[in-house]
Amino acid sequence: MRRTPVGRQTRARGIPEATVARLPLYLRALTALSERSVPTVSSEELAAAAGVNSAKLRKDFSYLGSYGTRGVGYDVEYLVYQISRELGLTQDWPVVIVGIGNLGHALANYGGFASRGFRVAALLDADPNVVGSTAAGLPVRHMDELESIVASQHVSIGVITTPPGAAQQVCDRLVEAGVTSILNFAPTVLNVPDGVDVRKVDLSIELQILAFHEQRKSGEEPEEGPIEEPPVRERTPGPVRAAAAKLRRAAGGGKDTKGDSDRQAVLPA
Amino acid sequence: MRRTPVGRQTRARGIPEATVARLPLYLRALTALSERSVPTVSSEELAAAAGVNSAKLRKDFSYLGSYGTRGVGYDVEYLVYQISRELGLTQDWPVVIVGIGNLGHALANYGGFASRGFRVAALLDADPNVVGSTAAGLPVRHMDELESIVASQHVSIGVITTPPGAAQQVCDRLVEAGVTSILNFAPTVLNVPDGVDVRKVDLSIELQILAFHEQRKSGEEPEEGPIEEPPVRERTPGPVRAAAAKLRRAAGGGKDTKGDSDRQAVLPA
DNA sequence: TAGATTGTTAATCGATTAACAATC
DNA sequence: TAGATTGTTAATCGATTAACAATC
Repeated sequence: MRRTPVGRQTRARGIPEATVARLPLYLRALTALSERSVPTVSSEELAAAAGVNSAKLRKDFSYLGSYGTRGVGYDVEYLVYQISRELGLTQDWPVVIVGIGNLGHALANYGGFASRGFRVAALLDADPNVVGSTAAGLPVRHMDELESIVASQHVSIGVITTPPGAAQQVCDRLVEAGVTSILNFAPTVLNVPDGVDVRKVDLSIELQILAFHEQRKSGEEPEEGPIEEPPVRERTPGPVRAAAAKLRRAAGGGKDTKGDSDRQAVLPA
Repeated sequence: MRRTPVGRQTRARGIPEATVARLPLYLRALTALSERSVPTVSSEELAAAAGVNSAKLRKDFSYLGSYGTRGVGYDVEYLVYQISRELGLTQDWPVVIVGIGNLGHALANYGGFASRGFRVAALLDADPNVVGSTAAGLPVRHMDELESIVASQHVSIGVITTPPGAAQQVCDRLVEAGVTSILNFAPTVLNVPDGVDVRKVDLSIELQILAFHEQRKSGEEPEEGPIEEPPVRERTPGPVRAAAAKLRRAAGGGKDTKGDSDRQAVLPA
């Protein structure tokens, strides 16, 4: 049990999640400056390059320590190093990618992957037709090798690019093998034990969020729908029949007059 | 100028962003229930399926309207429809994908893309060697056709899967052509005029966030680094030389003893 | 009617932002 | 010293959560 002194800020590792999520952005902007041999940068300039406002950036950096110089700005190289260290990028992170379809292929070839401390330890697939082929110069190996690879190469990060149906099963196996961080590209909610981190990247969700805002731009705002009494709402439908009533309403009412089959077309495969 | 009445909740279209971002999750879970012909679901069950807590789910739904039945739950079909409508998925959204490398290919083939109202209107690339090939059954067309395609097919959503160097330029052209929502996979901060929405998906950022948490698990917490006085901090370095001093410190001090060249290996390409 | 479950309230927590004293 | 810019404070805003009255 660790003490959590309060006196003169022995801060108990309290970097807010929102800040952590922005550190890679700052790092990227700083790296670009570093490559142009820019020696120092102000919070204002760096914030602009990272696409945030400068107050937020300074607040974020204040969680890391006092790495700036008043009146001058931040030393680019020094900050690159400090943020890299904070993010754990000064060490090497072997990762396995499971599911070598289109997306797995793309990831294996992704440049920003190999750089920044991440190293593809292995590509894995369950399909015998895929096993043995190569992607990004690496052989695709069979899932059966998962456990031995994770153990021998000390893999703690796994990337799942399988079809949704296989994702939970693959996840279980990764966790069982000792992986404690998972990046999930399959459109599935993964259940993991405590102590395992999951982040997900969901292409279709991002598009849906864009569609929501786009809809509001074209003046089309469905304003009324949810606000005025929902379609033909009958009163007192009886205890359980209420649900059935809604079902009928869904099929018939509403402003959208498309039939059911049309509506199905909108739904996921 | 729209009035914003306050009386009995004619809610001025105030769905919080955090809620919008979760609607696709609910929709996915509901769709799965719908396929299994489950007629109704409680907030507790649906929340579990979507991976959120039930209080949050009920609060989220309350922004859409009162679509549930006390004592019973929610009608699955009805909710699917309401959420689809709210997200704008009852209409068709043609999208263009620009940059048909590995990732562009993967996206063109992505199933969850074609479903849910999104339709690939065109695949575009600037490379003559790529133009003319096909991906996911569609021909790759030249960037020069961008403007005419956007106009004729009423494309309002663009997906950028180009190398980082080309992203801003492609973005400008998309915006100029009339696209008002952009999903950016290139690791670049895009500048767009007001009224244009940008969302980004950044593979390497997700991994970096995982690495941060992973580092903290292995007991390795860099606890001290930023807390105890940063390495060998000299006092009063003189007005501008302070930065140079830090540079020296960065190269020499710290607990990580790797040399500069080693550190470079961690940085992006 | 009794049991179940929603929709809403209110408390809490975390994130953002402007402003400015500290200090290079 | 004067000008610039950080690091921090405090106010504000938005999101989460538990609890429970309303009501099926």
